[in-house]
Amino acid sequence: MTTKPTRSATLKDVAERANVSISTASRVLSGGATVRSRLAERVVEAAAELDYRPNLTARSLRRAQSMTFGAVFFKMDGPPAFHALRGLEWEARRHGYATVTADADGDDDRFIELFRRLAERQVDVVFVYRPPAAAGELIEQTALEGTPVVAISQRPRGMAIPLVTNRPTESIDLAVQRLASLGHEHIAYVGGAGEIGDFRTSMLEESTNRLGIRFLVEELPDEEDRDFFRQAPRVVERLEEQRVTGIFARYPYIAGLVNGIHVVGGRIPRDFSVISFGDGEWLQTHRPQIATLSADARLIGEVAARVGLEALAGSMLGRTYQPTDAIWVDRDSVGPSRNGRSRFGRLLGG
Amino acid sequence: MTTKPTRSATLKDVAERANVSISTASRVLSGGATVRSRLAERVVEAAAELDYRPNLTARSLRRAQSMTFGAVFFKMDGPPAFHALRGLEWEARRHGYATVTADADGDDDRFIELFRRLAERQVDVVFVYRPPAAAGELIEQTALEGTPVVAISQRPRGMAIPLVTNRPTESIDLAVQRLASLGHEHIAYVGGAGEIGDFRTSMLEESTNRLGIRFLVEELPDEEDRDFFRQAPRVVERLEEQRVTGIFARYPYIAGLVNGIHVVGGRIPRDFSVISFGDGEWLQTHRPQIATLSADARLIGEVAARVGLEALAGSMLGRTYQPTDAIWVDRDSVGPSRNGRSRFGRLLGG
DNA sequence: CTGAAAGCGCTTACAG
DNA sequence: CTGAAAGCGCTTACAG
Repeated sequence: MTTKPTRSATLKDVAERANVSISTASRVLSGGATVRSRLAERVVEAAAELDYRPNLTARSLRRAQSMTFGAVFFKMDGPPAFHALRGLEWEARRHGYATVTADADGDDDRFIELFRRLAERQVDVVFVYRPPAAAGELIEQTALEGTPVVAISQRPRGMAIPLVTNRPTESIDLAVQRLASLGHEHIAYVGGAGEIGDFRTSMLEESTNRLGIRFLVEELPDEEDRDFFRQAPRVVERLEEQRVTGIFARYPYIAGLVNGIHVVGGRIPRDFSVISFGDGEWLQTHRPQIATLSADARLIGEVAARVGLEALAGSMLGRTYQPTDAIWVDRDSVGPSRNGRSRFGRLLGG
Repeated sequence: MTTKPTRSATLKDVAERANVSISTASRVLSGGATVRSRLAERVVEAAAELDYRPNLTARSLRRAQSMTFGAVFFKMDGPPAFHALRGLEWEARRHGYATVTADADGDDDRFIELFRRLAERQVDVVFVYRPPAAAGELIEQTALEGTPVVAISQRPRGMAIPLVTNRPTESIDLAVQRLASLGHEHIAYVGGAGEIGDFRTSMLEESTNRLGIRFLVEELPDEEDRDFFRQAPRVVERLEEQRVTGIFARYPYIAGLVNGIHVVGGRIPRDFSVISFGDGEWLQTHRPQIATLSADARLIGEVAARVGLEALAGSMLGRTYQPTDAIWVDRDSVGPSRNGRSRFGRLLGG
């Protein structure tokens, strides 16, 4: 009682069984059959009986569209990225699109290669999550040649493709104000080279300027960035030398940072107040719980899908979509500054 | 100075420019051209000049294979799953395969629907990560009809498809012995319904039996499972009532569990020793650091890809592949049992 | 409303 | 070694 390795039913089979032409079968099953005589019923029946599933490849070839999205991640490194992908996939599927994923794991060259391969696959839209500046030319060329490209979360300066991200402005302000009120005078943003031009850092800069707080960007050299969890203690020491007491970083860096602080014998928030861009369960599990600027990453993915669909219709250059506000979630990782006084009791700095 | 929205070059274009037939162009560019006269050079040149990229859709249709893998995740919920996917994608790409992903987010019905849609897309192999028992029939039917299906991490009893996972035996033994030596007499495995038939629990059962330790499985009802982070305190209380002092759970449950222990006022390892199936940075960031049975999830994904490729050649029923041993990583979350004495000083239980 | 036919871009026997 | 031709499974003008 074995099932024979059946060649699956084709449109032709259905047509024959229903005694109609292939065209008619096709129209009933996929085209908007104008009106449905009893022929239509027969076709539907036959299709059901044969367990007919349209060959999507053939359809793609004919229609010159694959009903597939491509998504290239610069780095799939935490809940924000995952949730954005989930949202994207979900919304895509709602519109009949499948999503092909690839992850460059933080490597510029690999990102470029993956992007190229995906674009070759006749995906209808390609989404790039935090694309590196190095991919700019390729991306723009692809967009010009007619395949829409949509950036998620971040877009290097000058790249003329739409961006979908959150609106962090107010939450950043609130966080900085909170730090200010607790006496912090030196705060830093820690992140990889790719993030530095980002509008998040500009906003931090603005906010801190306004309040007369020193703000510095700790740009991780590549080796440190790619092995951050282990390199973090070193980074923490550098921050301490610079009298930094408040640290911002994207979620993927928080585990390393917090562990780094532990490793060098520091305590949160006594020695450092820590704030994450992006939320996750572990931020609440850790004691003290870690404050965050949290946004609905999933929604961002969903909106990205919709923007991609629109872009498919008409070109839309470098618009920026911010469908959701980041919110400031104060938690115990934020506390009074030790104000330049080291935990060894001596005053640091020049 | 705009680029015209070019129709991209086709094989015919290349052939014309090289002054050869389409067949020849095709053979040079993709078939194994037997020998290469100067025609071949001309073709290659023409292809380069026109920036020719083969239309993979057309090729798929013709060759009746899509060079695409499908991967359906029951739940994409932590580093083990992500790393397995990375490994799968990576190895797939090495062999010229793209990977289409979908995530059921813990929902049986959604899993089934996603699986079905993916299978319709003419993917050459479909990978299922921790497939629910409910999908068993569909999966087996698909496999019978000729599309290989490979399970990763876990396979419900009786499902006759290959499984790729780690070999946890020895690490489980070591962990249980460690707990025994610390005086633990009641230990539990916490997990969703889908995990219970799993060989991990059977092995825990064996190990504990051998050492005369009480072992119980705390099977989470669906509502608790799907909202575990918030439900965890309740679960922890149940465990306490049952005098459990040692807890095993897969990585995705650890954040909730640990937070739950905190929330009910418990301490690790004083009140509970905690051990995670699967490692992740946060396990080391948390204080105390959390012990784990850790395996190379990425390798598992890579091997899964290879198994899929083999399955494409010949059928291979229900073989089990365990390319890597899980290792026991002892950390501070494991400590002496409080031996049935509650943290309130009274003796618990009947 | 329905059917015969052309064609999407490729590959691959089949002759030569 | 090379070319003309058929065909993968579908969709879609084009006639009727």
